[in-house]
Amino acid sequence: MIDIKLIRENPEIVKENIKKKFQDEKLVLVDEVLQMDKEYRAAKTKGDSLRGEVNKTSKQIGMFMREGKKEDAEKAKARVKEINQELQDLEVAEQKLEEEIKTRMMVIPNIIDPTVPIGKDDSENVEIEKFGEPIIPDYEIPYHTDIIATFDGLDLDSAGRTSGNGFYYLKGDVARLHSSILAYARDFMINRGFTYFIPPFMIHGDVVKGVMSFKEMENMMYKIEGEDLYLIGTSEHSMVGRFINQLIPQKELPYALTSYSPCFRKEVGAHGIEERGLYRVHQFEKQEMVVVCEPEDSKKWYDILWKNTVDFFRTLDIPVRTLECCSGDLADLKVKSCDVEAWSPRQKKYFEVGSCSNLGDAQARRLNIRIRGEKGNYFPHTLNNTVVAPPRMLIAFFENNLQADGTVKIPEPLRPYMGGQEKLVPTK
RNA sequence: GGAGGAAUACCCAAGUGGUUGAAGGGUCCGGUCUUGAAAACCGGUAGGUCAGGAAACUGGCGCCAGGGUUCGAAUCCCUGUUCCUCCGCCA
Repeated sequence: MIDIKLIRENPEIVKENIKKKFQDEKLVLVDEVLQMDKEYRAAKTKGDSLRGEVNKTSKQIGMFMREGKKEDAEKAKARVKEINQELQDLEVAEQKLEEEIKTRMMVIPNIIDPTVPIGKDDSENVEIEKFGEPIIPDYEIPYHTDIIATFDGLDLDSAGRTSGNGFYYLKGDVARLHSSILAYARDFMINRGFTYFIPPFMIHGDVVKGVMSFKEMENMMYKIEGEDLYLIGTSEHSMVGRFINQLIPQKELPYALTSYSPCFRKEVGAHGIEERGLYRVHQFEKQEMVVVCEPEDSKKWYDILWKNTVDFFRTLDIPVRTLECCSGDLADLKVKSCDVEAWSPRQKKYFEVGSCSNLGDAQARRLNIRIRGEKGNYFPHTLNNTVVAPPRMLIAFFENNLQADGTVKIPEPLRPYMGGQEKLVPTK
C-alpha cells in the first residue's frame, strides 16, 4: 500500500510504476482514486462542519436545560435533528468513497526500486551471482524421493491415508537430519546477532488481512473452523503481525529477528501440488529472518539478509545463485526481491529454496506499524528472508551430497547435531 | 470449560449523560541548587489521526473493536476481542 499523497502529488510516478510492472489494466485506478479522493475530501469537509454544528448546538441544549429555557432547548433539538438528517446521506457517501479508495489503494502496487530489472514474468528474472561451482557428477543423481528411500527415510503412503496428498512422514536419520538443519540454522542466525523467536502458529483474521492480499489469503491460508484463527503460511505472518497497531520507540530499531515455525499452505491456484515428493507440500518447517528498520537502512539490510542465506547454504556445500525478481514478477507489496536458488545436479539447473524481500513501508502502512521519532511518527521498513525451509531444502541437500557409492556426506557443521555421523549409509 | 474483574493518549492515571475543549502526573524542554550529574524544587508546551490553510490556526474523529439508545456518550445498552484473578482440565 502506497501513500495516497504520492497519487495526489505525483500520479504520473505511480502510473509509470504500474507500466513497469505490466499491469496496465490498473492505470485507470490511479485516476479513479484521484477523482474519488477529491470527492471524499469535499464530503468530509462538509460533514466535519455539520458535525461541528451538531456538537455546538448540543452543548447549547445542555446550557438551556440548566437555565430552564425549555423552549430554546426544544428549538435547538429540532435543529440538530435536521442537521443529522442531512448528515445521514452524506456520511454514507463519505464511507462508501473511503472504502472504494481503500480497495483501489490495496491493489495499486508499491513503487519498485530503480534497480529492479524490467520484465514481464518469471522468465525474465535476472541471475545476479553464482556462489560455488555447480557440479555435474559423472554418476547419476536419482529423484530425491528415490535417494531418501535408500535410507528408508520417507513414508508418503501412510501420510496419504492420514492426511492426504501433500503431507509426509520423515523417518529415522532423515527426520533427524531435518531437525538438525533447522537447529543449525537457528544457531547460525543467533551467531549473526539475530534474536530467536518461536511465534504463534495461528493468528487472527485481521492480522492475516494486514500481511497479505485477499487473493493470497484464499490460496494459502487454512482456517480453523468456528474460530477467528488461521494457520500461518510462514512465521513472517506472526512476526510482522506482532507489531500491528504498535508505536515503536525509535531507539528500539532495528529489530533483527529470526524465527522458527511450521508453515501451512493450501497451495490452491496456479501450481497446486504437482511436483512429486517433497518439493511442494501443505506443511513444512522454516527458519526465517524478519527485519524492521529505519527507512534509510532497508537497502543495507536487504543485502545482509540474502547474503546470510547464501552463506548458510555454502557452509553445507550446496552451490547457490541469486536470481533477482523482475518488475512483472514482483509481488505488489514489494520494493525489491530476489530468490536464493540451490543447484540441482539431477535437473542441471537451480531451483528456489528461499526468497528475500524488501517491502519498503507498504506492509507497515497496511498494519499501522509506526515509529515514534523525535519529529513525529513515521512508518518503518520491513524485510523478510528465508534462512532455510526443509523438507524442500533436503532435495538440494541429498542431490548435492550424494556420493558415487550411494552414501550421503554430512557436512561438518551438521555433524554435532547428527550425533557425530559423517555420512548416511543406505539401509537397503 | 466455569465464576468474577478490567481495558482511557508514549507510560501511569482521574472521570456514572451536558464548560471534558479527556483533569492530573510522568516522559520532554528551560531554570534554581551542584565541580559535574542524580535527587529535590520552580516554570513551560506539546500530545494520536484526518480535513481545510502559505502559516498562525480552525474543525472532525478518537477513551479495546463493531453496532445501538439520545438533541448530546469515555460514561447507558447489545455483540465481539484481549488481559488479570480464582476454580476445573491438561502436555
